[in-house]
Amino acid sequence: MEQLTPPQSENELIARASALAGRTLAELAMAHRLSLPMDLRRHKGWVGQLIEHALGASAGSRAIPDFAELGVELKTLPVDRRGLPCESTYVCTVPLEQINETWQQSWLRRKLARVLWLPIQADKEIALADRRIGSALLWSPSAAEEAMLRRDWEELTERIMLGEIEQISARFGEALQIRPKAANSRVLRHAIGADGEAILINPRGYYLRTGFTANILQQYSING
DNA sequence: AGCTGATCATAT
DNA sequence: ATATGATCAGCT
Repeated sequence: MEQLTPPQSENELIARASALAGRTLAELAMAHRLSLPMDLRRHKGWVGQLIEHALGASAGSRAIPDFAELGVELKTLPVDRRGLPCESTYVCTVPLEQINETWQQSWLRRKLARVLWLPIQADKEIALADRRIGSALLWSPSAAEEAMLRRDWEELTERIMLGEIEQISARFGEALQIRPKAANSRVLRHAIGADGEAILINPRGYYLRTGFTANILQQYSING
């Protein structure tokens, strides 16, 4: 079941993703001749890359959507035995220097405009090989969800432009949070300091809180 | 048990 | 270098 060509429509993408429901990661890895790591400690992105391969995503690590022709982003969502997300979801890096973009133009909004969510069992008691893929759902933010994201983004962006990035911890934000996103804490990047001067800090990323993604899954399970 | 800050691998 | 894919692991 090698699938190398990108899906040509959302329906085709959904059909491919739906066909993965209930399958184990070992089955999928074997079908695509990929080796299964012992665990994810040194292979944190392995599940996401396996699914990209299985669905025919073509973006690689370029800064374009996973399914560029469709404008759809793929996100695997690790879930626990209750079906709730175990982890926050990385969205994009946080611009730290002069930010000229509005919410409408923002990288964050564009990234989240259309997302294929694919829940995957992530309970530590289930061996990686035996973890099963759940039911995919194709999502765009509701008006309420977008309003929440926008409030967080605008408040966080304003603080960054005021030179307060060093005071922004992961506790800020209702739907979003800003956390470090780098190879390690020694990686530095220019940002705006308290007096408008250039400072060096660890690169940051925008993440969706687990409560926000849990609500996405819940809405779809209620409404079919 | 959940959250925050830190980290790991690969592609371009 | 910096984007992609995320999960780890210590602290509360």
